[in-house]
Amino acid sequence: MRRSQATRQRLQTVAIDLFTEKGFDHVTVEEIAAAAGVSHMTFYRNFPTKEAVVLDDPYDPVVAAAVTEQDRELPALERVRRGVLDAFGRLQEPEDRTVRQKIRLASGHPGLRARVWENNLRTEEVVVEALTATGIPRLEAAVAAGAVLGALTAALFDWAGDEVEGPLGERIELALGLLVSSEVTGW
Amino acid sequence: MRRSQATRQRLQTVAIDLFTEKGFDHVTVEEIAAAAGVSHMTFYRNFPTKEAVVLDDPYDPVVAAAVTEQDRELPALERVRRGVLDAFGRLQEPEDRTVRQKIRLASGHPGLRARVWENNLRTEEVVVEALTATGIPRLEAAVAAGAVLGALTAALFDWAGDEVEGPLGERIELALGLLVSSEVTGW
DNA sequence: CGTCGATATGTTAGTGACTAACATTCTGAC
DNA sequence: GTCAGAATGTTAGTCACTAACATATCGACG
Repeated sequence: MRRSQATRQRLQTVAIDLFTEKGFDHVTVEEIAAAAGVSHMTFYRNFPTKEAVVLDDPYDPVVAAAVTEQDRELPALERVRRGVLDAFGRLQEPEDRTVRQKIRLASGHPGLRARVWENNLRTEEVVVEALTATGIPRLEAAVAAGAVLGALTAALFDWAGDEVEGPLGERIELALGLLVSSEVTGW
Repeated sequence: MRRSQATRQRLQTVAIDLFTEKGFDHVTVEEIAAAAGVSHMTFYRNFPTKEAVVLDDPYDPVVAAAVTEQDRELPALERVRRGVLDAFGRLQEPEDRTVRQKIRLASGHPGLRARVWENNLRTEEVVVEALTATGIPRLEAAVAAGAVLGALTAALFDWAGDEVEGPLGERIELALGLLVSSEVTGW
């Protein structure tokens, strides 16, 4: 079981490098597996699809949990906003390079982009559940979750783009800060 | 060319019926083609992918155009909102049954749902372009487009669900109306 | 009518993602 | 050292999708 973790890590690193070099569509699973020294079946036992290698992120459940933990006196939007910030502060991944590579790949490929939204939708559902459980109307919860996650995704894609300076964490704080100010000014 | 239009229509009707009956994943393209009395190549000449049969909707470009036509004095959100309403009022499709079938299929299947978001993203981009061209800041434009399109999609999926009464148009007006009131009340 | 060019369709053969079933090796606990 | 279970490999298959080339259909035009 220790062994499989190493294999999984190797597969992911190799895959992302190949995708970055040759483009997602021009790398076969067979190729990835060979480069990692395993068969294609081992690839599929570690990742359900070729896309999953890029999209695998542990953020979603953590975000939902962090939102749940916020002060219940706060308005919905603010709870989601702080939850997201807490979550990212909590598991700040050290390897900025890989993260940026992944986000860049995802933002530049239609199929991958579509999956990102699919992931967002799932997070949104969990967040909405968490909010409505404390008495917030469903529509308000949905709008809050949608707005914050939308802004977050925009920030991620933006950060992955050409030479945006500064670490990811800062960028996220900035984007979510803008969300608040645009609310205050009545848009 | 008259002929191909009929073939395309037949393929779509047959496909959606089969999907509804057996589930998207349990219908092969070969099967659809056979049921429509053509070969699988004719299918792919009419639709780029299997998913496209369900997702094919002419709304996106029309929405962008309608937003462009709105009064430039209005705030961004209101322009997008009215644009969407105008667009749907303009090309109200008569065949409610097929529309509902399509939306229901899309909302109930992960891969299709992902594509819906992908479509939304494209519409969003065009709308944002239209708004920024009249001097609205990019972020504000993005938020307005994202919020309205998000609400619209939610309304569509909701309407497709179990026995929601009333026609689609009403449902959309209701959802977008809620968007305005939640803005006015400051959430 | 007959020819001809464009459009619509078919056939065949292939690639590549993904799955199922079964065989093999490897690792850790006893 | 043995043995169960985890990790991996092999093989064969399905299905979405593409390329290349062949055929058919239809409308104009002489």
